[in-house]
Amino acid sequence: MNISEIADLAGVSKAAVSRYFNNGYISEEKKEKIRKVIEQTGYQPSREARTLRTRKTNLIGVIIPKINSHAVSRMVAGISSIISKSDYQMILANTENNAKKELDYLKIFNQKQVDGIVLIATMFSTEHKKVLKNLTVPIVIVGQKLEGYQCVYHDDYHAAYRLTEKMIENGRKQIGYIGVTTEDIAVGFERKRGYQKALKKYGIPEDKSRMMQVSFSMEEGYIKAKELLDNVPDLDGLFCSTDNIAIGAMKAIKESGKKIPDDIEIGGMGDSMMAKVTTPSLTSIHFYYKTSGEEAAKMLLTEIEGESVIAKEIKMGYKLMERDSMKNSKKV
Amino acid sequence: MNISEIADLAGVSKAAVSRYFNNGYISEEKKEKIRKVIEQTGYQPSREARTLRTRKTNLIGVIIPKINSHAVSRMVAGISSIISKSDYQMILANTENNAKKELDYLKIFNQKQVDGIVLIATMFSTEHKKVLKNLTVPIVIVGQKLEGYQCVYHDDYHAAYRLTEKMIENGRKQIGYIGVTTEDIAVGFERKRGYQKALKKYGIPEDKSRMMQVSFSMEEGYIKAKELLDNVPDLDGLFCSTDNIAIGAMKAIKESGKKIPDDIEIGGMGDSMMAKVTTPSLTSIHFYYKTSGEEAAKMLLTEIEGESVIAKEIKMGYKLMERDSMKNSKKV
DNA sequence: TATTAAAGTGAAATCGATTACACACAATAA
DNA sequence: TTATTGTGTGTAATCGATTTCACTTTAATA
Repeated sequence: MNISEIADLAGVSKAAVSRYFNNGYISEEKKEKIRKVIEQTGYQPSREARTLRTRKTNLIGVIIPKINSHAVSRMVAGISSIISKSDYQMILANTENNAKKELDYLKIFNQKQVDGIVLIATMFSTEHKKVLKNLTVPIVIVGQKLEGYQCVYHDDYHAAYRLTEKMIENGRKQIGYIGVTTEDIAVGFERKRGYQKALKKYGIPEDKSRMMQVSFSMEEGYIKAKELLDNVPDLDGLFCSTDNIAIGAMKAIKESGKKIPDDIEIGGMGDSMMAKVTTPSLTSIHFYYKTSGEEAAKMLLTEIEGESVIAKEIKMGYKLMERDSMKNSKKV
Repeated sequence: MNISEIADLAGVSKAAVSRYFNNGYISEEKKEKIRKVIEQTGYQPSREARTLRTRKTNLIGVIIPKINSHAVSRMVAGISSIISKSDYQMILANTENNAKKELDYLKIFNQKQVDGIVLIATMFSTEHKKVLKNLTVPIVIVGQKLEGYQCVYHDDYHAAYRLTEKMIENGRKQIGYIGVTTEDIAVGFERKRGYQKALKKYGIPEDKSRMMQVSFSMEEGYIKAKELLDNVPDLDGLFCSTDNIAIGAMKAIKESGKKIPDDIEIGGMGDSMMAKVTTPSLTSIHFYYKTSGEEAAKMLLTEIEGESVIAKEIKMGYKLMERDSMKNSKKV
């Protein structure tokens, strides 16, 4: 079924059928004829032919580091919910945490394969910045802040500050830190900065010997927490950059015989499903992942449609979810 | 940059450039000239123009009910890992558990928008079967078995049987059941059938009053388990169709003062992240979700490439993950 | 009444690739 | 020698839409 057949059946020209779909000049009479034929045949114009002519693909490329992660899958859910309401479709590119693949996808998408890109980012190398600079396709970055680009990110700094402050308010002074590489600006650098700032604000000296760096895994959280417990006998609080790390650490604390939260308080970030079901339940920071996905998609669509872009950057809020791994908490 | 410019720069015809990309007859000499020009310009042929001519979109449509679910995100990870190795790209369509949307996407994709479809299925209405029958695009169904279609599914029946049997082996006789609607053949019907079969095999009478139906939520698992505990005082085992339900139920059991696993054993299915971190940890059935995604994608690509399809159906295995919510367990 | 603007129309060019076709040339077989 | 085969090449048609252009008809304005 192509436009010529429809035109013949309706007794009009191809141009008329095209105008029918694109709000061009066309009489009510012909409109009705065409409508009928389309109804009967179920005709849908070919996306490829249209794209070839108009240079519009009606495709949005979404680049993600990993699909089976709490944060990412929620962001994708948000993006998808907005895109599905528009007449765009979503191409998903999973880099599997491989920076080279990420760059490749950026380049491929940039060859007019898509009308816009949403990048759920983790780290920015100089190579990244070079590729981003050469981009001709609109892009929105989610999860990280990058100067000069439209982005939607989370207030990692203040969230980490608040989580640490809460422990301090509860009377804790010997608060350990387990986080990830500071190359990851949002999760590594900013959250660490928040932790450090809170200590400083309350006059607690920073102590490198109680700060650990791990990957994102529960296992490493467990191992490093064990080390920390051995090295720092008077530890009474533990800040963890992610829930995964925190849950690994909780296991280590429990095994050491110390009580949570009486002997040691612990907090995580991300508010994963798991935080609610551990014993004790884990106090954590809730980020609005789904909403940030939605906002990013909206931003991108606005830019693509050529309307004036209002927000250049969106910093999302956070919420401290008080649970049983810290004292004085209203349970959630 | 289009094929004509490349042809001009290389001093050959468009046909030669096209042949360069499609392994047509072409001399080494011209091949080299073209290679150089492409290297310099970074030229990539337009997917749309190619599709228009060849009718091949190099796109795979993946229809999913929900993105932020343990099972689905793992399947998508598997699908994506295979597709990214081929020269296809993946269009993701999220139905948000809306059957109408699912049908719409099937119809849209069927209009030659994609070369093949992977459907992560939940339920099949008669409308579904009608639409599937009219499909002209190859499809592989994941997560559910459907006669006459290529599918990759899990051995829900035997897995549920084994989980129930394990409780019986541990001496349990009053085993309750909390599951989901039997319209969901895999999760609802088959898992229930496995539970029932195990009881029957060991001569335990089935008792409707200790069987509950819920949605997929933790909250409902909690509520219905509470009811069950009130109605059946001698309950000593509880089969739950999903980990989510089981974790809700565990909360109810703990609140009732009964001990897990001494007073009541409980088992879930799906082996979610949460199962490992509850106290006690939850015995559950591990399904190879990522692998089934991979197998499905492989099957589909094989069919698209027109090679003879060997497997029409793949039934995946399962693994009982013994943890602390059941006795006699080797810990995992 | 003459002039201009707006609405409506179809033929044909165009987007960027693939491929059928006609043809040229060299090597091999009969 | 004459066929036959395999390689290599460019021209032109084609895929299915959009859009420019030239043109007609009708309505509004001077």
